Amino acid sequence: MDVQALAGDSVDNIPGAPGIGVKTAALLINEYGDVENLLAHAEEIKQPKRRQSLQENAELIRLSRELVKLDCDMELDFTLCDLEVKEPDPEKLLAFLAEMEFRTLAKRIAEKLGVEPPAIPEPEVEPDPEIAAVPFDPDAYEWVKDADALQVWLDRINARGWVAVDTETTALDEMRADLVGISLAVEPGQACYIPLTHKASATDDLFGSDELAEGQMDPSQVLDMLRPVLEDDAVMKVGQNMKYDAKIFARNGVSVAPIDDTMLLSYAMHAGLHNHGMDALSERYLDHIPIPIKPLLGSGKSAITFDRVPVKDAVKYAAEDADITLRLWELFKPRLHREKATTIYETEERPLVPVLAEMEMAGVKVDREVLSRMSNAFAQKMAALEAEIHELAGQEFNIASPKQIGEILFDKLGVEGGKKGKTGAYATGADVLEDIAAEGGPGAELAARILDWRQLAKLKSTYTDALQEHINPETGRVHTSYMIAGANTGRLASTDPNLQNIPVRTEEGRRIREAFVADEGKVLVSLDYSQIELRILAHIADIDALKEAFRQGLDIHAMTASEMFEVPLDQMTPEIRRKAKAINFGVIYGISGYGLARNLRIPRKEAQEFIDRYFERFPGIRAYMDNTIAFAKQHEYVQTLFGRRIHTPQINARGPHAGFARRAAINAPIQGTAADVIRRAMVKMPEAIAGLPAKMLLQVHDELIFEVDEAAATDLEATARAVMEGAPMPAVQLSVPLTVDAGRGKNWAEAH
DNA sequence: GTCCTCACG
DNA sequence: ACGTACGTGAGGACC
Repeated sequence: MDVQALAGDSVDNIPGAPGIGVKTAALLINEYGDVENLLAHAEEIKQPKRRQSLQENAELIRLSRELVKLDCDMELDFTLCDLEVKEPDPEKLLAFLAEMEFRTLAKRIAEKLGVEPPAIPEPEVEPDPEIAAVPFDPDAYEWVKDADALQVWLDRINARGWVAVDTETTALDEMRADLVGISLAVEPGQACYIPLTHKASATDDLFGSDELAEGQMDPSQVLDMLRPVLEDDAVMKVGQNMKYDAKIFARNGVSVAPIDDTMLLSYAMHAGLHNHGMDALSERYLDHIPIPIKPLLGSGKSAITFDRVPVKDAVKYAAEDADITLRLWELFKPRLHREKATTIYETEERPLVPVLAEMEMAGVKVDREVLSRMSNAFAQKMAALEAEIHELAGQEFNIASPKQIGEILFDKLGVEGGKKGKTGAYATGADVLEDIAAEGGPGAELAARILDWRQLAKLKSTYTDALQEHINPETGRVHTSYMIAGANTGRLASTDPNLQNIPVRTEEGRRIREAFVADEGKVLVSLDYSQIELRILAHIADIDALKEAFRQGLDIHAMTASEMFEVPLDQMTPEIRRKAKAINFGVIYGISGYGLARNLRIPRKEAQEFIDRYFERFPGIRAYMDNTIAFAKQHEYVQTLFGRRIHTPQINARGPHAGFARRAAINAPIQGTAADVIRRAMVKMPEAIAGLPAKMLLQVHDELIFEVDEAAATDLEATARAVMEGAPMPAVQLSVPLTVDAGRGKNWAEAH
């Protein structure tokens, strides 16, 4: 994109045309390096309205950038974009910032503009004046160089009974990361950093020396000195994302307990309101933007690891993190109770940390040979398909490019019904290609082959190839990481790699699971909740027919179909059952006529009739939905059976956002309650299976996977099933039974 | 970096 | 008139 293009007659591809919006202006500034350079080029735009709006928005962004001095300018630019203002309107900006409770930013911008700062209501709980009163001073942090200095800190920690801890390492992957240094904080503003393995890197010899920097302590001496405190029941260890630090310490022979976690405190109280990373929390609650890590590490190819950061810089950065963590903890702890989040935090989030840490460190064995063989087979098939596809298309092109596929199908071959999205590109998703393939017209064969190719490309790049990269050379296993505070609903999210989306729905994809194997003499056991979300819906919405069906162990989709379409169960056809199943899921997702129609590929009118009939037969569902929306509108949150709150700040918004917010609000208590159930099962599991030669390895939302000695598999299965089925108790007595299906085998494909 | 696509529950 | 099924993460194209 450049200014010349913007100056052209066609405005079709310009976001925000005919004016030039904040977002486009931000992108252009990025493109042109800085505002001055862009404005110089903007003169060339002939169309006055577009020229003027670009100039104004660029000015607005410049003003904002000057005011906040953010390292990451684009972040602010896009904050401005959220305003969706086409004209720079300081009033709207300030109102938005007020709504988002960006106090400092709003105040500074108001000052600069010479207007009254907007009135922003203070948070429910006043920040502790002592915490707020202590300024952040990077020069006040102590560089701990010897045992005497460290002992002073240990004495202070023991006297206090708590300490904020943060580790600095060489990598984000805890299983490959080496410990570089440790920071501690005991009071706001009072923090230290203990450097351990920083390299002595002269500026002109950045990567040359492996010599250690001066003024550091011996790692094992420090760990030996810290161990009594880190393992002391009477000393609370506070961290931000403690699972990370706990794993680092565990790999260094120290088991940290008890722990508190500021990220999880924030998540328990405020899921759905904002994210829970330290930078966001610090800015929000402490009015302080932490020292960014980027300038210290660099980025891209020239990025360095933390052990190459000069110690004097590391002290300021690392100690500040511990300082911030401690301040956040002192703010959050008393607030937890008022936000009614104590139970969720204490029974689910906090106890989950050591459980997940164990699972992640255990990892799952993956057979590289199996993946490698499959990868080669996929490559061969793809090559054959590629030739076929180019032949059908009459030209060579990049099959991985949706844009090129769209042009060939719709422009070159003249397939009807091509739809362009908001970026002006044809949609070529699987649903579109499936329709074209089914039509049998021009391009049908091509679309079908592209679908085949895409499936293989996905399996190869995301699974057979990428998974091999994740096999830890030391353990021969794959160690995923679970984000506890990732999903608003209470679900976990698996990353690096994501082991919660390993293929299963197609035969070809399912074979990837053959590469996930049990160690010698062991088997994998998989246990999954049957229909947990529908059971929870039946309970929450109190639907007698559904509850009774679950109690009798009936086929719930067939039962729904029978009820809705008045077909006796013994005359049920797969087609009718399929429709009922889609409706059942639709209900969980906050059904809409449009969505159901798209899913079932039926006319919208018909879909709406299904929904109407469903509500007629199950009026309790309608009531649940209405009540949930009403509750959400009043409180701006919804909650699960266990009291987990999921905030829904958009629920009272108008416009297209409203629909999303409503459906999410309907779904959240159901999905969230299911998430609570399995979280509770996971928390109880270690003690229950302690006597068995078994390890819990993976969680996939409604499924737990264990690795167990062959001889103990039956025991493990019974024990784990009992824990899972009884997980809601005693907090919640469900009016439907939870049932758990189990399987076992030498690999995940067999076990599932 | 963003968009599109697609894998899972 | 318009266009949404809920919740996620990752890879590749493209700018």
